[in-house]
Amino acid sequence: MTPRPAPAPPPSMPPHGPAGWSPAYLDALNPAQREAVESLDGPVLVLAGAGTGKTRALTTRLAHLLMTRRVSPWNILAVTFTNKAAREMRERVGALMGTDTEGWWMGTFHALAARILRRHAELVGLTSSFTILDTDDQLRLLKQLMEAEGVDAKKWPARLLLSVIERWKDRALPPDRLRPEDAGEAAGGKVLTLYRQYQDRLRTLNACDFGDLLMHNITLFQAHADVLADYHRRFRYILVDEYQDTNVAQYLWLRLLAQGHHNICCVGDDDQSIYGWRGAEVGNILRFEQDFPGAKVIRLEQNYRSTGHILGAAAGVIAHNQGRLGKTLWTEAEGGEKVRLRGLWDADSEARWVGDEVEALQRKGTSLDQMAVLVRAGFQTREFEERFITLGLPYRVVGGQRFYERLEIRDAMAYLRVVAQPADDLAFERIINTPKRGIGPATIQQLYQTSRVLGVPLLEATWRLTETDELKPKVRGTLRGLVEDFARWRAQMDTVRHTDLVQSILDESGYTRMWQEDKTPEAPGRLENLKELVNAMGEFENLLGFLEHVSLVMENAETVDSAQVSLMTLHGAKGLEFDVVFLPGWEEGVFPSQRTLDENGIAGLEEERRLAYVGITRGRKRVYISHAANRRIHGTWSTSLPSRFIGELPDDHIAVENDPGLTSGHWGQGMAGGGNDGGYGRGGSSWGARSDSFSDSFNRMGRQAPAGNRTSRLIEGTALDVTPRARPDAPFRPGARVFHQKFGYGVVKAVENDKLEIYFEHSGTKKVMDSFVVPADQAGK
DNA sequence: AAGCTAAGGTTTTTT
DNA sequence: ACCTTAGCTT
Repeated sequence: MTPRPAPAPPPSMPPHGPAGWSPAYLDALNPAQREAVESLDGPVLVLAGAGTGKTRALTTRLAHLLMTRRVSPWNILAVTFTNKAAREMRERVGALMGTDTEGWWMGTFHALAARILRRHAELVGLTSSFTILDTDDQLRLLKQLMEAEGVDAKKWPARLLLSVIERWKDRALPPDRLRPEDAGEAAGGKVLTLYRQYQDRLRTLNACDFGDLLMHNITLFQAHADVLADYHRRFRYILVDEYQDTNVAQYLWLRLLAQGHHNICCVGDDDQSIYGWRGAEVGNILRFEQDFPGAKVIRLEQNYRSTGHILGAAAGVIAHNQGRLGKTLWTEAEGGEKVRLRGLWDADSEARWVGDEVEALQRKGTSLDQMAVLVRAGFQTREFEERFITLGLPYRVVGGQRFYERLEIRDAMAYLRVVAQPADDLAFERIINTPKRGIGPATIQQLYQTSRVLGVPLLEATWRLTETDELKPKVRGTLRGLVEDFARWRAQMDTVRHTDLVQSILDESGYTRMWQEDKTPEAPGRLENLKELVNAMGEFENLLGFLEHVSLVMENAETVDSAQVSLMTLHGAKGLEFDVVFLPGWEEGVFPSQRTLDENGIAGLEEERRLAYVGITRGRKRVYISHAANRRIHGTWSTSLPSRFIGELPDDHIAVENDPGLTSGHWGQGMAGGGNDGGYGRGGSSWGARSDSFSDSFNRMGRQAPAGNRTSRLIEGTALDVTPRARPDAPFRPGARVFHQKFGYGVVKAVENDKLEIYFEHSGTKKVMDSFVVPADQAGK
């Protein structure tokens, strides 16, 4: 381990005033943070544990660079992973400096790589107006190629093959850097061929996927020393956030750029590397000192977030990982509440317990938005949602679908893409029959055929075909109309304001009408989103700039509601903090995830453990960990043992409180060699203290799934199933406030015989049978 | 071409 | 249990 360095002396030339005086922004830092801010020259790795003021150090360092070295903002490259992090850095640096940060080289890897690539697109066979594809486009393209190659999509799902290709891109390996034996067995040995064709196709489409943005940058820098030299001159200082999450391509990109001045400062925490499955390499941060000779390593270890017990619990778990750089977090806030650990009968009672604790804490004055439930996988939020609805607790599910991933946004974007770049076949194919125009697969095949024969893009092929009589008159007329529409819209690009243009495209294409006539409950929301899209566009100079923004940056509109409990995945919680954190579902198979264990063995297990570490360290004051003995997974009941991570929690920092009659048992059949052997499960239960396995103990309680279900109902006295009631005596009227067992409270919007259209507070507008709801004042009966 | 029913496959996802 | 997709029917 690198010894902890002594605090750096103050800079020999303070920015302002006499020697000895240091600016207020430096005085506010602890010694390690200050060193991270002031070690400006050469490679620096800042190992920033959870809650140690990482962002503060990073932004202050950036400000300090500008204050002391008089480098201009244009000489600094500041890289983050998320738009959120980039925005935060912008805001904080802007506030420190009191200037606008417009145009500075601050952003995500992908946004910065795209910005660079647009300036030199020709050098990698693209033009500067290249399109950035979304996952949907990628899959559609790959499926087409698979079909042409005769690859069975059932045996080799396109998703899987795409991820093989993406992992290659993550390592900056274009097809010509791979050899047949690298491809393995997938798709009958044809993956490499598919990859090559995929890349060829992207080039003719003048398109990039996310991985290409980095990979093209790298090939560009490697093949054009003059271009790279230009960026060397430009970027005299490089700052990188979340370095533990970089993949090989991102590492190579940084290394190429840092060759100029070697002033690269990476901030990260090896214990929080949780994106290995996406190609992130913990090795990057572990190897930093070898990769960047003469690197200085600075550890931020004073935690300002959590209590001693929370840190102790987290440290106990993460200590079981091998190959860490090692940090010892400490806090001045010793003590506090112990981490509460609870075993429950099933997932329903787990959700009830969490709900009860949330209500209790709320009564004691903790705001709901200071509470979060963090789960391993998205589907686990459901039980909690249902419970919170029943309790009437406001909650929000964080994460989920991004704005530009929504169906209607992708459709609208496809129209815009075709207008902006008529060679974008994927976009054109997407909307050629949306709204329905009577263009089916057969016609589309014919268009592609023509496109191949003539060697022109799909849109042009369509135009050519409508000039012949090879199409049925009806289809021919429809397509001619569409081609003319696109020609007109494109012509208007220079004359009509882009916001007006979008509006006419959506209206004239019939796309708006399609949703207006749609009767499903989602339709109004989709129209809202389209409005939002047009609105957002007003912020941009032109169509092109806007397209880039949507595919790279745009996020969901913030809902500025009253306080809500947050429900999210552990991955989604990284970088966030809450007073109270609930960590349910700590069961073998669920967390750690069986699939990760199967696929990635010990490395997978260690990543899961880091996820546990991330989860625990999100909590400021209280952390609750729980596991359920029975859970329905994919519809079938299954039984699980407590997670091995539970056995790794140090006794001193946890308080065990299992359900009456339920012991967590002692599953330790030589597993994990945890530090608290026998510690967990000695919760005083009369059974199962020592040699009993967890399953033994509840076997004796009578385990059959239906019985379990019954038992929990008997215990709680409530049925959660949604059951129809007798038809109400009086019909519901619009405006009536009602309660639905699954959707919660809502207001009747329209009545159609026995069907009601109801706006639910949490689930939006839905149509339900009146027998499923009761007047709100009768809820709970 | 479009709508319906049956079958299959299910993590995590900052870009 | 749920949602997506493929194949079949109209």
